[in-house]
Amino acid sequence: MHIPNKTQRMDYNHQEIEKKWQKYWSENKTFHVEIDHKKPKYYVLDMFPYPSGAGLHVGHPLGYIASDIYSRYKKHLGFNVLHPMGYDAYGLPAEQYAIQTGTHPAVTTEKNIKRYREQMDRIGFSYDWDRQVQTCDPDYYKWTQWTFIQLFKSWYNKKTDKAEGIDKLIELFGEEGNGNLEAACSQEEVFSADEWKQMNEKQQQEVLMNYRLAYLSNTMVNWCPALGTVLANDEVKDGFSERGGHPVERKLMKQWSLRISAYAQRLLDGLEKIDWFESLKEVQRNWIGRSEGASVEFNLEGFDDVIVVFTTRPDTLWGATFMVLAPEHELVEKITSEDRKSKIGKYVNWAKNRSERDRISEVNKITGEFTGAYGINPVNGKKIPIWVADYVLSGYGTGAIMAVPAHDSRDFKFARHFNIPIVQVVKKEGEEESDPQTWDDSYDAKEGVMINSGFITGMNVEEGIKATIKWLEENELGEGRINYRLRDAIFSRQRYWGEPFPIYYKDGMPYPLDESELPLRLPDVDKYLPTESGEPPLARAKDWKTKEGYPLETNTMPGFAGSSGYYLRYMDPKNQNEYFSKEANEYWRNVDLYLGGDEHGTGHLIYARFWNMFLYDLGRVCEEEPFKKLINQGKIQGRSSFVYRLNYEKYAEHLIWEAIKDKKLGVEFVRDFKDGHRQFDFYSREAGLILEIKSQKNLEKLAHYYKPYAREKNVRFLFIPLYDIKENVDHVVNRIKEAIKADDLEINFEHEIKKINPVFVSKDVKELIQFTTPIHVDINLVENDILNIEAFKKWRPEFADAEFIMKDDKYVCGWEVEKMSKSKHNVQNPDELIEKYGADTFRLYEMFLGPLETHKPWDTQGIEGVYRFIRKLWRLYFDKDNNLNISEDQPTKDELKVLHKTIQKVRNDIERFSFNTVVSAFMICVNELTDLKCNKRDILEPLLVLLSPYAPHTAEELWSKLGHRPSIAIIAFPDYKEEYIKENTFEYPVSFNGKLRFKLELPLDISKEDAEKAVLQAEGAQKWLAGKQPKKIIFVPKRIINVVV
RNA sequence: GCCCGGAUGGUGGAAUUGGUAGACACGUUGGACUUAAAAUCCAAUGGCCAGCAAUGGCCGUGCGGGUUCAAGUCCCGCUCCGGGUACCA
Repeated sequence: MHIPNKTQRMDYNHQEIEKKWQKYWSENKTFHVEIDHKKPKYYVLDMFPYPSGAGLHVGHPLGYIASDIYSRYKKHLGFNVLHPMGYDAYGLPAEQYAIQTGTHPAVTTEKNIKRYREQMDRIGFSYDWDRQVQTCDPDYYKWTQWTFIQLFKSWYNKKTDKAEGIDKLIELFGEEGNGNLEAACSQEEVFSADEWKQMNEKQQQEVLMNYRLAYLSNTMVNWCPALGTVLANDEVKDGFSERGGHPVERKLMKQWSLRISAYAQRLLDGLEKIDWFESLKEVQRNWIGRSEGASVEFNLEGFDDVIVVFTTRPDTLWGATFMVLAPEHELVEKITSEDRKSKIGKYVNWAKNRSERDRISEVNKITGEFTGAYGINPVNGKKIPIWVADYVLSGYGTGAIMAVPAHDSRDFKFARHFNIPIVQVVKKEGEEESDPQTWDDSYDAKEGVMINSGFITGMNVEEGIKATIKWLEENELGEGRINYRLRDAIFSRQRYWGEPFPIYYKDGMPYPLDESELPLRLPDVDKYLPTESGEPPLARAKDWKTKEGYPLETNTMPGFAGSSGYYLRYMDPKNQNEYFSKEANEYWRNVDLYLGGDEHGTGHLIYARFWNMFLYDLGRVCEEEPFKKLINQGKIQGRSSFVYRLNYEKYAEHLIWEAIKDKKLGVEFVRDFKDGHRQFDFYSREAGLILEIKSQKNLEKLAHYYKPYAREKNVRFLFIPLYDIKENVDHVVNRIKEAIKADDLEINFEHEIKKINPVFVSKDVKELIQFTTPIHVDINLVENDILNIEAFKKWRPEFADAEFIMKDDKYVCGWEVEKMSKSKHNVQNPDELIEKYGADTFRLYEMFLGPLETHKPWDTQGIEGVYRFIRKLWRLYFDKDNNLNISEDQPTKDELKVLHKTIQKVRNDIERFSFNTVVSAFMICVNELTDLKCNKRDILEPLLVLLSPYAPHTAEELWSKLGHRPSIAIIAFPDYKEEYIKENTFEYPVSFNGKLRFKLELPLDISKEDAEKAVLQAEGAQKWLAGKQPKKIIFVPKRIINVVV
């Protein structure tokens, strides 16, 4: 019978405490926040989670815990902290599930959100849940649609370097046409005011479309037939969809795009103003991909057309020996000579239909065709051939290049492959010109001296570039130009579960809905699939048209639409009249600290900055950059456990071989004997005997098969069932002995079929591990790398009769760090841990694991240490009968020193987001206070405030036990006092020639001379001086003393 | 290929500006308490060598060089691992 006794009673009851305080915070709205002009604001934001069906695993809350600690800390410092949470609720998984089951994605999403919320609530976050937003809520997406309309009604004026209303552009067109305009656009034709006025409405709309920041155009897209949708570049991985892994092909389609390229330079410049990791800024810089160079016009022989190329190296023009057009280039067909038409046609067709995947896997394959046409090199009038090749991309620059094989590795390879001349135009300083025919690779010289280059010969590269651009501009053959890699963002998805576009079509042209009609609600459909004619799911909706009967847009917006401006809506989430009020925006301004994963570096973090800059141009937001400081939290990886399943056939062969090798049975055997395509386990020529080890099932088949072979070759077979070896190896060896002696042995097979139970070998049984296959085992069945055998047998029916080979009665599992995933059985779910150890322990442990930003493996074992710490802390406040035991006495010097040392460390480390070392500091503090047997109120009270951001439930509970009301969350963070920490002496490490030899305690204010004297007189010094005079003594106050002998 | 990040005990990690390498914790081993277990507490714990012992010595932060009185930290050259990106003219 189980008799509970006193010592078994729970002293620290986390389950009760945590429930109590979570309820308290929620009922008292402790973390509800409103604009308060008396307090400074601080905005802490976590990246919007997509609520997946699997719920949270221990990796997800890492960033949330860190941001929660920081938020609570800032609140203790007196800031008015905005710390909201919401959901990026549109997403493919819910839609995919809808397609499969017919469940409306809203239902699935709602369910998942509920689960997320429950899990988050149990961790004790200080979110202001009154501000929660979710992207699929019409009250929210109304403003996503609203922003889209503003984008549609805007164009980018390069002269003012900002977005302006399209009305102003229409006015300008009426006054002076587009000749004087500097705009970010896709308009090529120049027209006058009169020409503009003569256009009909449709024509005018078509022109305007080339200027709008949200525009419709034919775009080469990543079309995924299996999903029936277009994917963004970052949703495609190696030619397959990132979600689902379906093949993706290139296709020309009419799509909405956002003219984000207009903001390329501002997005680049803005990086200088924000406090992000340099590496992340670098990722964005690369993505924006600014390159400076020149556009150069090449005339064509026999045509009036001009081919414009972009080059970063105009100085190498004299080395341009051919040109290359992208297969999609508009002039390809026109300039191809008659005799080459079929070849070029074939090539272009092949290249266009090549999937992204083929291109990637065949990067090094050089392909191309000569068009038969020639361009004229503008600097020297030389005729150079024009080729078509798919290494030139239609989407970058002008889709045409001048090729300088001597100084560009791709051009070099191409020229070599097709035997095109190579001319050197740059040489290294101090080196001589050499014959490019002898080169192995191009000389991609960013520095050097120009040669063979007309009037720039002798200049260095930098001067050459400048001089060439100047010459091109003077002769109207080109101009200096800056190019960006950043492409406009495709904004259409052929999907159901997304924001509908607030757009209708009249005469085939798109028009925005009136703002009063927003939100345009997502309609119901009978199926979540494209229509038979290939239209998006919204085409299935009944009456999908305006009041006037105009058809509405059937595409929906992509995932990043809703997440690009959510941080703004949090400022004023319930506002029915506008996105957010001016007052709210001017108070909260932008996000002070943004926490999230680094996978958003080129997606969300660029789109959101663009979105914000646009609203800034409109005058709606007061800060140009949305996220002042950003930290990427590292991923928590899984720690997989393995059991080792014995490959019995391998092992049995090994056992038999050990018994028969080296003539142990009197005759020579060979292993893995081959005869033609046949292979046998063991063969003895002497005995004319073949041994085969097999499972019963296979033996039956083989017996039949080998009979003719045995007769033909005059050999005998002995078939050995695995089961027999497992039962008794000696018996089997005896049978082999008999078989060797016997002269006439029929193919021997007569066994009832017996099942062999799976056998698992403990990792420390080293001699057997080589015969095993590792299998992932559920980490919940393993504790401290020791397998729970009973639980393992129940885990899967096929393991019910498993047998184990162990040492010391323990089954030791192996482990490896891998991605956390269901299939690897290494997913750790926070709920179980919180149940067992409590949210405070969980929070502390997630932080204790290591630096926030590094990737680190999850190891449940270590959580015990943090749990012990919390209970040890608890015991500072209570006696062994769990009665509060607090002394009102004055603290001692030592106690004050421990406290203030901790305050200093905790404050310091949190400011540099070093949460793991803060937890260590708490442990050291509690260890030291325990050693001092300290129970003084003046020490233990401030300690709780320090701890409260990290372990808020425990801190609240103890705070209230100490007699305080209400919440500890608003108590001022303690300051440390230098006087308590200050020491009078320091124990100097004394080294000789850099090697630590002994320690010496000296007063802090000692002079250099006195210190030197003290060292030389010190007890240990003589030994190391060995009678010699020291050459030099280095004395670094409060650090070290080093004697050089 | 290019760009970025990293490598410290059996494990996670600490060492903030070059100044006592391995804090704190896990694990392991031994001990105390207990009928027993759990919990708790105490001690040891980078490697090698010498010694009965206290103790002492040598080596040691991926590898090879360098700068310095002093290097995990700075410089040069590599190796390996992780991530991003991909014909960007």
